[in-house]
Amino acid sequence: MGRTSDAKEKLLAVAFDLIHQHSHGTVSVDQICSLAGVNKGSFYHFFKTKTDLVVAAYEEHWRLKLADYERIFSKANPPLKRLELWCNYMREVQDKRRKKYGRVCGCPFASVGGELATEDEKVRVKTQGLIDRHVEFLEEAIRDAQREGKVSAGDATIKAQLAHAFVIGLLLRAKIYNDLKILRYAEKAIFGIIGAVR
Amino acid sequence: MGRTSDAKEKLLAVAFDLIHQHSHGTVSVDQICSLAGVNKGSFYHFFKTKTDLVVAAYEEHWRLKLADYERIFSKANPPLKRLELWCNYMREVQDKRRKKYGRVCGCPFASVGGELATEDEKVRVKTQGLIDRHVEFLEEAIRDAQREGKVSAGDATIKAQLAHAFVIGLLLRAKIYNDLKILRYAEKAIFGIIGAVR
DNA sequence: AAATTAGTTGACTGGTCGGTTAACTTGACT
DNA sequence: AGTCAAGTTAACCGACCAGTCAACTAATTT
Repeated sequence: MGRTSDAKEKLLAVAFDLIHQHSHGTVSVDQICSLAGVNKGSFYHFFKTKTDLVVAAYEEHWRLKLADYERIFSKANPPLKRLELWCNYMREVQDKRRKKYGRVCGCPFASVGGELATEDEKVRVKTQGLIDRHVEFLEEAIRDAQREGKVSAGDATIKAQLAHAFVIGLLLRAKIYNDLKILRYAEKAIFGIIGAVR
Repeated sequence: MGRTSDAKEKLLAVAFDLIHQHSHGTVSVDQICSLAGVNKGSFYHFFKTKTDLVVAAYEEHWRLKLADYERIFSKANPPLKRLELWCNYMREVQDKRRKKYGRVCGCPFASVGGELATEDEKVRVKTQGLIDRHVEFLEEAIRDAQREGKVSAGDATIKAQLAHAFVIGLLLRAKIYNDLKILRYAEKAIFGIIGAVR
């Protein structure tokens, strides 16, 4: 009942885009509203606070990416192949975004998490949860690789966390240097971190 | 001539502390001034803009840390030992800061760089330069290790960049999770990345 | 067609932002 | 002792911030 609207979806998409491209601190609710073509009153009809919008926008972004992850990390692919596909996917996504935004913007989750981890507990917890879901895909691949003898023994959870930390470090470096070249070495270095023996 | 003052030094120290603990976007010039016990007019007597203060504060912080780096990366230490000392140093520094600030705050350079890379070119360039100076120490250690056959052949510059990216990724993860445990694995993973053969 | 519900509008609030100004004080040097 | 550069003080600025509100409109249910 009542009238329907796509304002909420527009706000989620614009918020993600603007904050990823700039930063949480430099993007205002007014900017988000005006780019989304939505009045401020409507914004606060859908979201209690700016934080609520941010949390929802990043959750929604992950939801949209999930299908890609399920395809890449499908059990149909050999485990080390999944990691290779993931590295290629990451580079493609970054390259697309570089063209869209005019510069390298790094990992959206890690960016907002790093900016607000000490300031906004809701955002920190959400970022942590989203990273956990990323890491689970890596962990499964590593565990499967170990079963095949393609990765050395050792705690697969830790290996996955280290591999993921490495990637967000690479993406942060790429953002600061505004240069994606370093990503070329991601795959080989990840194999070094997890102890791949191929 | 004219009167002397330690206001500038106080502002540099307070700015670094506050921004590292919180973020650039959530720390105001007013806050920095009041914690430093300096009037706003004096602030703008010493610094043209907030950006200038930030750049100067991070340069000063690196200047203060330089002696530690020169000791750790001294040619007197075997090259792989330098990396081990560096990892221990990093954990000690992080542990001290966790006690001082009440939480894990990660790498100050990467934090401010990641927050402002897309927004403030002066800060981006400064962060990049400071990271370069870090990486140079790693690169020399890796090159020396290669000469001794302790690290596999391959571009030492790239290896150093990858190792450093890994560490800022670890520190970002530690910040988001507010947990330093992951740093326990830094050394071994770095050796995996650079191809140490000890 | 009336009632209900969902969404819209845009003006408004109080506070904070980075930055400015001009008068004033201090201390090192001649 | 007097000069003047260097540093201090606090009031002040317009812009912008996140968030509020009450009147309004439109679709759906009954």
